[in-house]
Amino acid sequence: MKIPRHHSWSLTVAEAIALQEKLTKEVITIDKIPQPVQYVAGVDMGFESSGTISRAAVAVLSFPDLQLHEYAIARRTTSFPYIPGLLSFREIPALLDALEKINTTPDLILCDGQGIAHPRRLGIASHLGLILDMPTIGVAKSLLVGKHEEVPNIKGSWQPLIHRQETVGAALRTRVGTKPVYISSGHRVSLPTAIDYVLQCTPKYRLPETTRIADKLSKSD
DNA sequence: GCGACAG
DNA sequence: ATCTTGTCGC
Repeated sequence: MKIPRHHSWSLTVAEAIALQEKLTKEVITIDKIPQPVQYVAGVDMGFESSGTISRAAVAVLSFPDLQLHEYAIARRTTSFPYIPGLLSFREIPALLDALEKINTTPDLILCDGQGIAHPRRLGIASHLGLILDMPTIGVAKSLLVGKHEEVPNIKGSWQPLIHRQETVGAALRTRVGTKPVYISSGHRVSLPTAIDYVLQCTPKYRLPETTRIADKLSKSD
């Protein structure tokens, strides 16, 4: 697929934060998803050689049967450090390399990390969604910002994730007996819809099949 | 100033 | 994220 929008990735920390503050105004948190959804993609990252090499993986699954339809892997030199709040500047460049190789344009993308549940409401899922002008959802394994009440130990139950008096996402129980995952709108997807799709993509394990497959791909040669 | 802190 | 053996549980 083609990437419709670009911007520099060689930025200072101050420039990156300024760019986030500019881009966050463009994020859409209402549903603008092509229907019907036939393909859902998962993206994930891996690192080699002490982190100097980034490995991006994209897995496109059919929906709702969740069968691997197509995948791509890309490797490139890591050019930005891991800084909480600036994850997208470290991971998106390689992800775009992998996405460019994909022939099947997905209808929805599930990202590893936060969407708007972010200090400036521009986590990696939102940032990627804006660059691709595509619906994205943030699925994080741990918290970056916000607080929530205890989530009942029942699959599908959730609690709103609150940050500065605002609901920025949800702590969702995708499997009994495991820690909840943190869901938030990336771009062009509302929170209720995001929760719905994440559950539909998570038939058995704690994480969605999309990210589980992308994760394996980002680790195997 | 002191903690917290996606992957 | 990555470095790593065994171990608890279904």
